[in-house]
Amino acid sequence: MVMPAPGVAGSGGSAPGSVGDVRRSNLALVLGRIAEFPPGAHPSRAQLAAATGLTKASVSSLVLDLLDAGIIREIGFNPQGRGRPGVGLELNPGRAVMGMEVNVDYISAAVVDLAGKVLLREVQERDNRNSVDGPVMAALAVLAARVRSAAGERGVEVLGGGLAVPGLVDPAAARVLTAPNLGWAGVDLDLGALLPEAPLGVALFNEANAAALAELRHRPDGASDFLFVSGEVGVGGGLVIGSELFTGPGGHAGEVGHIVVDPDGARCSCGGTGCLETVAGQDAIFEAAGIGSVEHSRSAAMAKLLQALDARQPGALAAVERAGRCLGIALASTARVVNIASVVLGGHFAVLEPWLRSPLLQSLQKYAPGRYASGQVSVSAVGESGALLGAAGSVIRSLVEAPHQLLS
Amino acid sequence: MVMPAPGVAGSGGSAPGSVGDVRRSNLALVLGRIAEFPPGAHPSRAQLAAATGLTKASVSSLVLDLLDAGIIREIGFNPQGRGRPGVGLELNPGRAVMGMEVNVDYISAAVVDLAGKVLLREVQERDNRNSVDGPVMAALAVLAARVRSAAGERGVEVLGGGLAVPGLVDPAAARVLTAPNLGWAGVDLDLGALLPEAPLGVALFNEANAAALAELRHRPDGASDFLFVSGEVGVGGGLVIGSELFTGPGGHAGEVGHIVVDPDGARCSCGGTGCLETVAGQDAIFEAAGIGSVEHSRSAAMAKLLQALDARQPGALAAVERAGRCLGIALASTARVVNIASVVLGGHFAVLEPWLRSPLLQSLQKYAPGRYASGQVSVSAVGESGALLGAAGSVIRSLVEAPHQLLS
DNA sequence: AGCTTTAGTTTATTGCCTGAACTATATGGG
DNA sequence: CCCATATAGTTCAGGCAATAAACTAAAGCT
Repeated sequence: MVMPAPGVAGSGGSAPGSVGDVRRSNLALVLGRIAEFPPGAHPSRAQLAAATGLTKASVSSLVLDLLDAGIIREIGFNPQGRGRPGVGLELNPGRAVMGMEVNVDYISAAVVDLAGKVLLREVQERDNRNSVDGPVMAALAVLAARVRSAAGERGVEVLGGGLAVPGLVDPAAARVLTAPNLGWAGVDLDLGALLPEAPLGVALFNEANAAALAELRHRPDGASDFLFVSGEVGVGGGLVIGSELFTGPGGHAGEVGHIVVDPDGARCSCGGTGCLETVAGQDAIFEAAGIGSVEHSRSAAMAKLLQALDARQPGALAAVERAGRCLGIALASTARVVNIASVVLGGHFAVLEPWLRSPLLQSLQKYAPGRYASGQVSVSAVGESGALLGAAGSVIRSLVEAPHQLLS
Repeated sequence: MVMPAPGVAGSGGSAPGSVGDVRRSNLALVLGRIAEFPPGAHPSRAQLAAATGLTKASVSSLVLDLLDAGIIREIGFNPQGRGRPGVGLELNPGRAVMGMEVNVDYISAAVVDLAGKVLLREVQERDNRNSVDGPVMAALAVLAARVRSAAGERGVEVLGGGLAVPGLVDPAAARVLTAPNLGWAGVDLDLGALLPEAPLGVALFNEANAAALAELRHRPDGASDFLFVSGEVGVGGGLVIGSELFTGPGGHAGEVGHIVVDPDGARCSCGGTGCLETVAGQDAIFEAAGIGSVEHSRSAAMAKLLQALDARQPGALAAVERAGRCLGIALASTARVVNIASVVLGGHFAVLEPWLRSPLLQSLQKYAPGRYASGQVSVSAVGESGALLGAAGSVIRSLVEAPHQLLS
């Protein structure tokens, strides 16, 4: 049979393969196995050899490199009953990364150790609507420095970080293309200034994408393919396929908010017509439900909507029902285009899920029967801090997949 | 910065990397460079060393393996002006693969050499509507054997093949899940019987996907990201992203025919409602245009439709205009979900392009402004034989990416 | 204490790439 | 015609990484 080459091979790319690449690959393989052990259980070198298919000798040598780099450490013993007990290995809890977020009404930073444990978190309220990037980033740098030094006092070194921003980004260029709710467009960020001298630097993420990645780590069902729908002012999405974020050729796939759900519908801020966002975005729901969003803060408007729903107010119920129905249409089309069968609701969709669920499932049944089972529509497991955790988690994952970055 | 590991590394997967993998990777690298040279220009070992970054010594050794396996051969000289002339290398034209196709009203087979040249082709008319797989496959095996021995008489050895089928397939299991127009569902194919003892075996492809791959090889603009829309009885699609077929987690991505374009529309054969296929499939267009498709053959109906369009008959014009508009809606949503910006029209969409183009572009402008430029909507460069050529081309590509399969 | 069992290290071997030296084969000038 | 120059391709020693097998280490069991 014709099959793609397994394991290490599989370039077709441009770089020549040398012997050193094998070591890089195997370092990642071993570290990956250590990382995927449940916290509390620490694999020994022998277990890693069995799990990876490498020989004990190779594993010993690879583990030595990882220990030298401080990425992992030895911890206690691992008695097996008979025989010499193995030495447990774990991700070094003295090394961490920082997740950061700029959102409409706050900036935040959190230190997450390599095992994924949140050590410190600080949220600072700040009105970033129609802001200028410079001062916001300066404030975030101050916040990051404070949290970083607090970590340092506890003996934790921050290796790198990730910043999540609500807008379209070009991660390679550290550029925010457009973030309508911040009022940013085409701004180049000085990410290095957030964590000076951190060996891994700072990576940039779209907020919905980062939240989708957080969901990937924290999903109770361990799903590796799903669409995360982020309901904020706009409707965003993060597409996770094969445990990887799928961003498409242009880098902005999963923008489920602008799928056409009503060809005769309203004009959208994106210039299109009948986009999901015009029906299921926060402002659209508030308006349809007869709740002003301008005079209240958005969270107050949401509280008011929930009250109205509890009181079974027809306008509110109809608005949410319509949002659910249209979300179903968009998800039906998504199922066809990327052949995905599971959805995670975040943002206001998570909050409104009790009212959304039924029209959503009916709509899926009508437009894409058999594509989604009812258990395949679930609610975010991480909640509001998803973007923060996802940005940090993604940096950790990059490290686990390419540990040679930290070898001397 | 946090980046995935380049070149050979990049597993995270399960297989350990050994030294031998480096060779496999570099064999593919060298062979890939030879393959991408334009026909007529034959690279020397020295040029390959420069192009790949490998040393001359390594390239010599790798080339020797490829020569021994018969995948490439030396051809003539390559005078550079001064100095010793290099020896040209090319893909061995004495080795080939076979593309095969089962379609509604024919079966076909073609022998394509490793450079992509079609050496032989045979199409055999056969009504496969509501057929049983056994006799069809038997007839195809006879056809394949005949074409294979004709190639053998010309000194060409067939290494493997690919079969394209109009339906959902599971390539790994050699299983056709459902092919409505053939009347097949859940049939296991004996692909090995088509090309007994061929070292690479026979791979199975969905027709639209195979056609999309053919498009990839023959696109004049060299685009590496596009959606191929295949208009047959149904509306299929093949999504090419980064020069790879993107099949999604379930293996059936790009099914653009079942995107919802009219929430209040007609019931679709897939069980959904308002799918693109209910508006833009061949039968749907014929019906809307007032042309019976039952009494005529499908090709006769298409001729009648073209006549009606030429005569500016309002019903026909309106039917095609509506199909174009709805295709635009589907493509707008696709642009959002997978962030693709270029479309290739195949099947009846290619035939009807003069009438479709304008409503399609208007629709794209209305629903996804800025996503597709007018030049980004083009017509298939390969025409009817796309699936056949694509299946063969894909097998060739698998070989070029994993040549070690043929080493002793 | 001695046997058994399992963990981890040491050592010889093999495979592959690299760099440098070397051979082979062309052009062009005296 | 012969030799300098330039380019192609091969040979050979060196280094790195994985492997297999032998060896050392550290426990439990009898």
